[in-house]
Amino acid sequence: MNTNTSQTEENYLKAIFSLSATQSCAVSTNSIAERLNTKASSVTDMIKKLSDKKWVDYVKYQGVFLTKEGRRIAVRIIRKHRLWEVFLVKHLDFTWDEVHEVAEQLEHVKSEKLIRQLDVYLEHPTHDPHGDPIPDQQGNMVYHKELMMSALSRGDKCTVVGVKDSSAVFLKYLDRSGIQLGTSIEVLAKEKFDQSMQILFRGEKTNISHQISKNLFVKKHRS
Amino acid sequence: MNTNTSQTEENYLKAIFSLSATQSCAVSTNSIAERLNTKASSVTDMIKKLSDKKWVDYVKYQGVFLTKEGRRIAVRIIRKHRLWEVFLVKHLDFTWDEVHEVAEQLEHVKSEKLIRQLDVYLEHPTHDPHGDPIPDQQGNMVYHKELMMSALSRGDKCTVVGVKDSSAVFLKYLDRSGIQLGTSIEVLAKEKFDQSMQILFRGEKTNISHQISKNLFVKKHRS
DNA sequence: TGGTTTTTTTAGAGGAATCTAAAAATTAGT
DNA sequence: ACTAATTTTTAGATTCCTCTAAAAAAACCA
Repeated sequence: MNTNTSQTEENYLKAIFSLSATQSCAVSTNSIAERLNTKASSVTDMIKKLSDKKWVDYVKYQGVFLTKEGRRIAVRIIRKHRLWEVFLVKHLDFTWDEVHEVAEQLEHVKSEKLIRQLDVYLEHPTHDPHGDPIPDQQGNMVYHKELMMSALSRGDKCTVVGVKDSSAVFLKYLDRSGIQLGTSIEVLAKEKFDQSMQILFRGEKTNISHQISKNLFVKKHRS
Repeated sequence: MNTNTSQTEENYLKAIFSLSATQSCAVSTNSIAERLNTKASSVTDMIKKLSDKKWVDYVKYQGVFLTKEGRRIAVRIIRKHRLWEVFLVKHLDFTWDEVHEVAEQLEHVKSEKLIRQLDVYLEHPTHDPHGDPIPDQQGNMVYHKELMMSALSRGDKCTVVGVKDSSAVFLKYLDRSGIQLGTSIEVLAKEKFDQSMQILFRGEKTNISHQISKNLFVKKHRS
């Protein structure tokens, strides 16, 4: 399997992968362009190239799907990205809002041994600092982002297991509120009008807006 | 100081830096081309670009010098390269003949915090796995590669502090012989004919050719 | 259904880095 | 010092990725 990929190709495959994960249908040219901050015409060109290399299935005007091989490459990049994120937080004192930009660069470093050993060194982490699953060497990953905090009702207790929005603004907001992965939260009340929640965690009562609760993945405690 | 450097520019500056260290005169187009496995015409093009950016002083047909700023950039890249090498050997179980290729990629990752924290994490190492000095944040470095093993005489004792040739073939040869950085060696005899040496280390006697001894930097024990 | 809007593709061009082949400048040899 | 060899530069082309503007296809809608 001779997979000699340029950084640009890798970024396109990664974008197509994550877009197809949320859409489950063909990925449109425009959505890729938007994701990668580029123009639709550039995307069309690159798609043709990826199609020639058999990494995507492409029908003109119909959007693209990843092929098995294309998905394999994308997942490998995501694995690298997330392992590096773990490294940065665990050992280099990065915060979860700082890691993305650097991991975007590190993910393109090519060395089988590097990533294998990094995985060993980090003791085979299963999730990155945002709660996203890290694919193993076979590409398998365990999603534990299933339940949105906004779906909980009064009296429910949960643990934060991930964030949907991992933008720096949101993550910094969470830092200021004291909410991290692993934080246990109880829903004290839910406001019908704006769906904001009164919550209790680490002994403190706070209010969070719907905007916040619908971006937090939680695991509900069995009651 | 807006230093937005492409990977290619960084590689050219690094090459010019190390060539000028050994030559102490203007660096020729051909020598750069040879170092970077590229053609002289490509070098001329790039030199013009570097000259426009004030990173080298260039006079047609006369070769180039690094400017102060050019040297600053080059040293920063070398710092990154060598810190990564230390990381790979110390934590990811790489051998000294494997690190170069990967560090060549890692050195181009752009993040001030990354390199600052890596340095802290590795506890401010002063030399890389080949005994080359790691520049500090100000660009200062301590060479302890001064004496060639080949310059020693019968009866001299020394410690290996560096390698001149850091090609994989040579490093693997040293591994097989059991010679590492820090190894203490005594010169038992020196053959006039081919300048090979009979040496003693860790209780074992061996012979090494001139080719070997002239690629080992040592620190002589005061007698 | 037919026209309008949106999406996608094509056409053509540009920047970065590279190459080959040929011309110009420098260096070396006698 | 003059020719020959070497080094360096120029000229022109190529690959990769990008862009703008315009054309084509698809989707929307009254």
